[in-house]
Amino acid sequence: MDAERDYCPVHEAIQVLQEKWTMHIVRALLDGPLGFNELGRTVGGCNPATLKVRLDHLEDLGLVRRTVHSQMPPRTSYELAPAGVDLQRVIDAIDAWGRKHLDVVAATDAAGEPSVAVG
Amino acid sequence: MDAERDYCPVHEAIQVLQEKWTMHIVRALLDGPLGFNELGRTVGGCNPATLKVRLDHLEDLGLVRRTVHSQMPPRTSYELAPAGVDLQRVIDAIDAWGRKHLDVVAATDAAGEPSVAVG
DNA sequence: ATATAGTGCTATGATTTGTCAAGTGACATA
DNA sequence: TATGTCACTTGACAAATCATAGCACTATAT
Repeated sequence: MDAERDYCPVHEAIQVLQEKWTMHIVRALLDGPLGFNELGRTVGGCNPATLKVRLDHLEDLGLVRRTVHSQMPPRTSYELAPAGVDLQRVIDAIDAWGRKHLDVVAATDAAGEPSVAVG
Repeated sequence: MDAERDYCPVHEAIQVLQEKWTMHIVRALLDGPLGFNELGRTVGGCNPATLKVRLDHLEDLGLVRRTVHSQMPPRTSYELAPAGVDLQRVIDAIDAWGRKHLDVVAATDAAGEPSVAVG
């Protein structure tokens, strides 16, 4: 209960973004709206229960918008709200960093050594 | 298992950064080297077991450097390696996003309309 | 008509991950 | 002498996430 004492938006932002799959979800949705299963497949490896929890949270935060097109057969689409779209900058920064420091292939491009050390 | 299939540095980067406390740790270390407990206090809320696991991982990845100054009494310092320092861009992006979308005080202050309610 | 595959989820129990409290041994401070 | 600090470690526990199966239903293929 020390959130009130010194509230820090950066800290909050990190709290949101560090939740497992959240950034993957955002990254997937940056390319356009997706259905639930479709999103699950794009993200890859996230089970539906967790995916739903994350999406609900992101919707609560106003980063994602959920639209039900038909109840039965079920058809829903998830898309980024403006606040979510603004995360493009963050993803871009991570993208740049990842390419520079984690892409061993590119780093060894001259030598052509296809190995990866990241677990 | 399918990491080999289509390796993506951005995906890897997200995997690293989404681990709980990792971004908080990086953010803390961006202000300069810290001792173990000191770092724990700065981060706030991270227990020593998890903190050590994270630091070991970050050290393995080459983002953090650990220096032992004396064994007994124990004195160690953790600081960012160049690859870790480069995360400043990412933290900055998150910072900007957080201030814009999560700072309810500022949002309410200016427009009188709280855009986001963070739990 | 029937079989198959797709939709958006939810329920289950197992596994992984993170947390809490306590303790280590030497020293510096009160 | 008593307490606190350093950097951790340990072991029991709780919480998060996992794979999997299933629901009610339709659309397409046979």
